[in-house]
Amino acid sequence: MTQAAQRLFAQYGYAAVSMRQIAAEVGVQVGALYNYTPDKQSLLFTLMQEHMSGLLAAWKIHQGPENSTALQGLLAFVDCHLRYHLPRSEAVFIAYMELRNLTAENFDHLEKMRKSYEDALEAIIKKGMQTGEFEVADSKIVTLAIIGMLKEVSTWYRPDGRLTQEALIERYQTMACQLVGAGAHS
Amino acid sequence: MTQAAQRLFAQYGYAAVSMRQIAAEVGVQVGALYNYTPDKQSLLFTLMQEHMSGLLAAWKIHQGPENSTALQGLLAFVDCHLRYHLPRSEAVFIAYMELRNLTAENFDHLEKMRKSYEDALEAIIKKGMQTGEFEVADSKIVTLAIIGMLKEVSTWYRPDGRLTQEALIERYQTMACQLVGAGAHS
DNA sequence: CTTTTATCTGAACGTGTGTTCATATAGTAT
DNA sequence: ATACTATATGAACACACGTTCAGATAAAAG
Repeated sequence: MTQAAQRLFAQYGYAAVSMRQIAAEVGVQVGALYNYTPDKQSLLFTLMQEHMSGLLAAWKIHQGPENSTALQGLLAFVDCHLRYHLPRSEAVFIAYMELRNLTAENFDHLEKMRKSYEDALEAIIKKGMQTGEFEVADSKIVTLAIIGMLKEVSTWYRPDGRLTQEALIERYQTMACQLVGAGAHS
Repeated sequence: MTQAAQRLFAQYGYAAVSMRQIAAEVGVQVGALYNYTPDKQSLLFTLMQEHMSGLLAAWKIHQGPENSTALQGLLAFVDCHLRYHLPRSEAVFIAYMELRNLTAENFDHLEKMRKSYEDALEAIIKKGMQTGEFEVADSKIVTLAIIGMLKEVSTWYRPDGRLTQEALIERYQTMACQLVGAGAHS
């Protein structure tokens, strides 16, 4: 059911998808859904919450040791972000589009997770500024610019596109380095 | 009415807003709305179409003479984009979020406009590659990265924030230059 | 085979949807 | 004052919504 909901929410939007549509996608009558979810809102929140948890977990694994350089951290962040997002276009779409359809508490919960992800990148930038690896005027702005640049990828990337995932990651790593004023990384 | 619809669509999303809500915002009964729009869909399309027309028109004015340098073009593009988008947060929000709620024809129409805006930036990048002003591996990717970086601004910018609009534009111009491998512009 | 447990159906609840339209009201021109 | 035009109302239309629940059905346990 979760998968059916994800597919439909991603395609038509939470508000435009009915419980009956989800039931039809699963191949069941609408009443049966309520054996698995208390309501429609929980369906959305679970999807978004699990997506964000997975992202934070992926970063925890990829971020490497405490004592690595800021440049290594930045490269790892770009790599981790793209590897996690690219194969999850539906969840990504929902994560960006459906925030306003969450109840207030659910929204707050996810907003905190999003913030902590953003903070992870900003911490890397600040570290690079201190060590002199990076030359950055405003850590906040550069953080947001990199996040924006990375988010955009999910709106056009297709697995069968011109570039392989590896080539794409390498190009975005290069651009991230340029934004922080670090030399090319290879 | 258009303003009321814009406000509500931006806040709650097209699918979640009813014609009765719009009527209430205007201070009128729902039937009266149909003296001004044939249906709800047209209301959305008009908003999005006018926003995009305005953006393309703004660029036509700001883009300057044909014989200016690629660097000047890039700086003008960033400047124009931010000046147009920052004071229009509601329309921007709708433009990014409600594409899937358009009918097929309406979607195609707007998609073409969006593409032509993207092409305007890519043309600048390519020109800079030819003249040697820019050092770019992949014009397409850099174009999308800059667009993504600029789009992100609209998700967090507040007029009463830490940075003035002018300071913000200057920072984004700098970052755009870094992404194309051009020296700082000032 | 019988009982218990889990799952699904089909119908219903009250409410809300976009849209239409006959009727009423207000403004303008003759 | 009269005719005409434009706009607003309020009720109605047929349909879709999220959710509930008594009863049917299937699966597992005794």
